[in-house]
Amino acid sequence: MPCYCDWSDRRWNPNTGLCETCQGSYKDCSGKLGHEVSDTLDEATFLKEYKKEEYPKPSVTVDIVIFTVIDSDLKVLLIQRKGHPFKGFWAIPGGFVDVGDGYQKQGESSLEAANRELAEETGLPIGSCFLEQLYTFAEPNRDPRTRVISIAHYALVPSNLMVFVHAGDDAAQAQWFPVSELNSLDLAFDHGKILQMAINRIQGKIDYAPIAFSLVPQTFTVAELRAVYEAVKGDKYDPSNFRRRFHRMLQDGVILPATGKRTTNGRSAQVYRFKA
Amino acid sequence: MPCYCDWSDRRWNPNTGLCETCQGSYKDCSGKLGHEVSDTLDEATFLKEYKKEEYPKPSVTVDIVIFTVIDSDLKVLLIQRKGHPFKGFWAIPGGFVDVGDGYQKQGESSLEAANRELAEETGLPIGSCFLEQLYTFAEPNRDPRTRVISIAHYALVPSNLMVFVHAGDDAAQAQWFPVSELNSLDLAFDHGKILQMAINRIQGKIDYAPIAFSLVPQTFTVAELRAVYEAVKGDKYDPSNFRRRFHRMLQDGVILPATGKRTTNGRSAQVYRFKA
DNA sequence: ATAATAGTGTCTATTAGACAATATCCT
DNA sequence: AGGATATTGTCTAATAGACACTATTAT
Repeated sequence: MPCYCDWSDRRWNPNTGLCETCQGSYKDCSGKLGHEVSDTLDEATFLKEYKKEEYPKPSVTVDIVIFTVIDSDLKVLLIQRKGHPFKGFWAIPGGFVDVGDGYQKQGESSLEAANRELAEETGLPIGSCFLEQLYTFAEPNRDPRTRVISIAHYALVPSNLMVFVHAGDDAAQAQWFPVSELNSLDLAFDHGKILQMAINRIQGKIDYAPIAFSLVPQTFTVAELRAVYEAVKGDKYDPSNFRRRFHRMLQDGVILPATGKRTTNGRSAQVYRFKA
Repeated sequence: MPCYCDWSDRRWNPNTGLCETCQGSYKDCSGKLGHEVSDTLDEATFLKEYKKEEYPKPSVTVDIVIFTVIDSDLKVLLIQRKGHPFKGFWAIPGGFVDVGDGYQKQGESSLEAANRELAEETGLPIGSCFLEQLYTFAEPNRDPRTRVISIAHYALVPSNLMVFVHAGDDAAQAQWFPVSELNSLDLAFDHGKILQMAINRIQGKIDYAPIAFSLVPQTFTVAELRAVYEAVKGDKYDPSNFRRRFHRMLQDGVILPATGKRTTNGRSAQVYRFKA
């Protein structure tokens, strides 16, 4: 039986040759355009005899730019390198992608690797933060030791989870830096470029995607959300105009009123929550 | 002398340890935060004795979704696979990234690889088309043979260069498909996902970035540019409202009037060109 | 003359920026 | 009472969608 899934949703299982969602065989799919349908035995033989090519391969890592907002200030988590090269320089946390044996066992996806690394670095459980791929940095000589390709990601830690994050626990190994102070920092490898791209990305994306909600607690006030926008954009927003945008999101059902109020210095404020 | 470049622009040459733009040494940079400055000899020894780790590595390829607009229709270039797996299926063109020996010689960047592949596939000289990284697909088991990580790109071929593109030359090896017909096609690997993401990307990006100019000839009329927008978005634009947007770009200096007029069926139209 | 396309103008609704005014809370 | 913040409202400018209208060219 062929796969009837939408063309962009088909997901072939390489061991069975079946689509993972509908269990249709990819071999039954071909022929619509009159081309040759491959012989099953042929392909099985081919895969068995597939020669592990001898070409050099790169190491592949995931790097993560971890953002949070502390005291209305956008910050990133950096790690001081203990070893060479760039010993003593500050670096974005990262790690290798597990590729299994590279053949029968193919290991984890890059997103899984990034999730693992993010959890290790922050101490937060997997899935508690927004995490997304940013860009892949694949210039030669990024690392003097060997060819390393880095799939860079960025993560957003909500401010209320910060109390659980163990950054700075073990004597300045990891530390939060305000993005405004990054220019006075010596960054390892091409991590300056990666950081700049990550900052540009969230500054652009906050205008059309609901990423700000990943930086505030589950419930938040208008002013708290505005503080996140101001921290990310590095600019001031008119409170009343921002409220109007907020109110539109409320009308559109993007935001829902929550029970309770919050008071800081002046009048107490209504609390809201992000829907789904 | 330390490097005085902007933090996000620093580019360390791994052989010399110098910043490529200002020739400042990265070793003179450290210490601003009071951390240990690494001994030069120490690091040289370290790099020499650096052990080539034995962990399995993935193969890394670049894939390119090549777009063009033919007869007001958005099309992508696909290749029919000759060998297993997915023999006879249609696939996005791609190739391996040259990583040199992986150590002293680290080969080419992924963008260089993509440029090379794009030139091979279209027959156009390098640099004649817009080319940008899209997303890196790194799920395990994407390829049943071995762990392959694909750095996907997308390219935009201007319609006037289409006459030089040798797609379909050698008996349906390569062929342009309208994006509206992709759902009736059997696509290899996860190339359906890649295509869908590429389409989403250009549909979103055309609203805030000048990518449409990469799909028209150097000089174009308002209607020609509108046809590109309509092809990409798959929707109709009101000619007079589109003209207003066009006029604003003219006022902002994004577009400049060019000499000459172009006539098709009715009144002849003014010709413009994109600035830089 | 007519069909077809290029180009202009108008009305309305939505949205953003600037800013005044009122409401509520804490000390 | 007074400082601070929340909340509402108003005026203006920019932009987009719908649509009527005029201009120019080929046949």
